[in-house]
Amino acid sequence: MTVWDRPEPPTRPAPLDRERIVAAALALADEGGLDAVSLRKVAARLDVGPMRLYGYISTKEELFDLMVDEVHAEILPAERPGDWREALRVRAHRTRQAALRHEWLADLLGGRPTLGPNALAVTEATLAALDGLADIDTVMRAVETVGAYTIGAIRSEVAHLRAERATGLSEHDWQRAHGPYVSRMLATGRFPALAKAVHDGTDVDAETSFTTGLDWILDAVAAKLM
Amino acid sequence: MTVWDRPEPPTRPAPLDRERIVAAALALADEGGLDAVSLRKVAARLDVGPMRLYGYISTKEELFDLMVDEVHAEILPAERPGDWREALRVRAHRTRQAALRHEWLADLLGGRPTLGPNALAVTEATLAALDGLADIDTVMRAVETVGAYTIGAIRSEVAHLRAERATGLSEHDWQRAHGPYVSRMLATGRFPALAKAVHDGTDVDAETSFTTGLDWILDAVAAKLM
DNA sequence: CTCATGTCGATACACTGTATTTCTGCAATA
DNA sequence: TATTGCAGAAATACAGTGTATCGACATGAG
Repeated sequence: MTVWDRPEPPTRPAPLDRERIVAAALALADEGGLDAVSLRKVAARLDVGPMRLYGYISTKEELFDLMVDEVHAEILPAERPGDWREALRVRAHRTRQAALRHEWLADLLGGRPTLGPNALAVTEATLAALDGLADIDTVMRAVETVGAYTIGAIRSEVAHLRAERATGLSEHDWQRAHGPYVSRMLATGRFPALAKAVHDGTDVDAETSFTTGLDWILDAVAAKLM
Repeated sequence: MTVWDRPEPPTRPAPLDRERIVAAALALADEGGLDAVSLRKVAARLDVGPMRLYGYISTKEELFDLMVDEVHAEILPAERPGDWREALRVRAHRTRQAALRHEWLADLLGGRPTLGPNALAVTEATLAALDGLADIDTVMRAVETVGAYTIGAIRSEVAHLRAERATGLSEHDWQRAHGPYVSRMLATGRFPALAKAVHDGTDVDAETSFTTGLDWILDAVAAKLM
């Protein structure tokens, strides 16, 4: 009888807590999108009955809130940014990167107020970088405006990305990618400006698109802040 | 025996079509939000078995797409706008108004590419108003940037609005409205800039907030277009 | 009149979030 | 030590979901 014969102790399951639950849900969402996250599947992944979760979470929405806040830990920048513009830009870019790592984030962003500790920390860091540059109301407006753009742009980008993935992989020509329907629509002649735009426009990659729009907005903010 | 005694003919149910289905779904959503829309309830409202719907719609997502496009009919401005700035502003404001009439729109906006005829018409009108002001790529960037801001701002506004409605009606003080949790968080001293902002900031109403941010962005766009 | 076709309804399935009830193992008391 | 009480976990239950499948039926053709 060697050690190898001795059966493992029954590996008492690690005690359950919010962190483990959120981690499991996050993994599920990363693998299969938001609607791969069901309380039953989360529980199964933790070798636990579904009802156990309700000791730590009171509703599925709450779980989503926790997931969103968890990701905000990745968004919080590592080091203090140089100036206000850098701070706003970094926040936007890190949010976008997080959403590309966790596409489901795009579905949740802006859907409910994000008041978790990590989200608050991100806001705090941003506000701190703008502190004193103008009256508080202006500063708030700046932060919120950039935030709104960020959310909207990310949502659109992810939506576009998914559509591309669904319709033949990465035919990156807009018209053909969205199938014959759009082509037919444009061919009707009812949308001349749109048709011209689709035909003559160069398709720039998503990142520069995001960055360009962001820079415009930062320019606008700069004009108001000083 | 008068006409009043004569029983109504059995009012053969109006023939089913996409329009009627979408209208029913829209009504349901207006009354009870997006998750009051189930295929069974939509069907019930039309006095029809649930499976009938699949003759006109192939999935629930498709129904949502149709709903979104339907609302875009309300967004399409009645008359041709004066100049490009007016065009962009009007599109943003009409979108916001539509989202306030149909709050569920906030949940769907930007979630998937909107390619329905009405949505295309809105885009067409916008592009037409900007035609020739700059090269097409710049024009596109302008439209998309404003669009991204609009989506993000609307989402945040509706999220805020719902939260306010959930936590004691319309205590319009941010801190108290979000319950003791946020107060406690701010009291920890870990978020001094945020605390100051909450404390010293005047709370402006949502509409001017939206308008201000929009104007900033339009200024930025103006600088790039000319 | 019979038969085929195609539409409509009912039924069925796998799954969801969550409430409620049942069980189980440990603590403290008698 | 034996018994009881109780907390925490598990199982079951319920009302609903989106959608596939199958059986009936009505209508048109031969």
